Amino acid sequence: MGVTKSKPNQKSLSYKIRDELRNDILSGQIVPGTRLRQEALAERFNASRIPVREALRQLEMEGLVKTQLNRGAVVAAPSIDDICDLLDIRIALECRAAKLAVPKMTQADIDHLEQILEQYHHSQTPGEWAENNRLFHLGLCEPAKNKQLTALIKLYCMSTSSPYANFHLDMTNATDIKTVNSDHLEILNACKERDVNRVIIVLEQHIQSTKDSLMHYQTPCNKVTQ
Amino acid sequence: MGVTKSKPNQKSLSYKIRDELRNDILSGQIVPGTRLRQEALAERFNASRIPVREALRQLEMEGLVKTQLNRGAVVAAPSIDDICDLLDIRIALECRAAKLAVPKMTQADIDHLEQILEQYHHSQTPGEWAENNRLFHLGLCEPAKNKQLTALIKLYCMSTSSPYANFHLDMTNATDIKTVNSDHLEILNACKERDVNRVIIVLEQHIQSTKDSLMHYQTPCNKVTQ
DNA sequence: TTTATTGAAAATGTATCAAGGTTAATCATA
DNA sequence: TATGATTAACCTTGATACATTTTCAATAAA
Repeated sequence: MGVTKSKPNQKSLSYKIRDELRNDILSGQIVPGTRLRQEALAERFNASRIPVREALRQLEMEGLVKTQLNRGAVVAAPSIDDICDLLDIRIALECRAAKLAVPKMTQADIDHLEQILEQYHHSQTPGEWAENNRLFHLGLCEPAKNKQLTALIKLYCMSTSSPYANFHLDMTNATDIKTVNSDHLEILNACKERDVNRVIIVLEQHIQSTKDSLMHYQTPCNKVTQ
Repeated sequence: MGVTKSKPNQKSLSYKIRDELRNDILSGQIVPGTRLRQEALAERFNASRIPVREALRQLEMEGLVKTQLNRGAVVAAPSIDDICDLLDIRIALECRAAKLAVPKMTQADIDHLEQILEQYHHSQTPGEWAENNRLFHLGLCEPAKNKQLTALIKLYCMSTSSPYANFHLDMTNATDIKTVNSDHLEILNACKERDVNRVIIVLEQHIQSTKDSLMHYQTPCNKVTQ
């Protein structure tokens, strides 16, 4: 009778530390270049150094943290070129996912996307904008039902559209919200018509335009923090 | 006067353990499903459990190891569907990389690819075949000069064309070496002519054909090795 | 045969220690 | 004042020992 598996989705300490740290990095609360000292983190999370070190290794694999031997971990400070490279990865992953997803989309998937665009329309803060943008791109790719692909897209969506990625520059200028919105609308319409090719073309141009904007901002803002 | 930075490219113990373990997993020396006990690994590498645990976390992020709370780490046992999902990721990444790479290819890059095909032609063992296959796909993508993209491709090339991925089935049957060779030749010729579209089309079909072969082998071999 | 019980094995995490390498501050020198 | 060497504090890396908890497998009971 006793429920033996009472806590199936329990998480290891290193996951909790990793997730909280990732959130702090992406939200900009811990700025790029910041040193991440094991002792300090251990104290903050009321943990020993072992789970802290595991969390740092995981964040290193995600690219959010850089480590050097005997010099420890530092929040990664991606250059504009690095962000552009990440955006190319996003183009690769999201276009493939969309290609697989569009034919599989249910009415519920379409409705979901429509709802996100509605929320996007009413967004006020950059935070809301970024979150709804992320949700739209995810909603577009998730019907492909490729979990590993979705996980990668989730990671790269976050790290390219968060305050973390826009540390050097004023992203509100770099991206025109109106254009983004009309792009999303065009993608959604193409989804409704099951026009895979148009979805892909617009999606690629959509992300490419962010790359182009970044390139323009490359010259003026070359100040490296730290 | 002394050279202060005498060892710039020295590696942490966890990296060495990770790399050696990864090699063992991909080469099939440690088969999927095998439990990876911390103590045993620590003993094998003459290390303590700390770097072992870090190595396992890194391999977990790469997808080669699965962990469950209080149950430890196990070599991942990807299903055929999982491998197909990985191959879709490869199509995404490699086609994008090729699109960026072809216009940037130097004569040296072309020569390098030609040389790999030559070696491929003379390969005898499945190991040589796999290695040259990997080198060709990497050589095709590297001129894109996107380090993060190349790193991802390297990872997924390895994990989909190694004995690890072909654990359930007899891959020598699933993939026709001759077809692979002619595909590669066609891709190389398209590169020479700077015909990006043809490169992409053939490359996608080339990887897709592996997916198709896998699908055929899905029914007969459903034996899960714990 | 099924269900409990129980004990060994293993994972998770803490605390402490030692041996290096880095970093920064101090001090001496040109 | 600037430059360069020395030193000391700090931090990382790693080892070791220990406690707690969960799994897992073998045994005993219904």
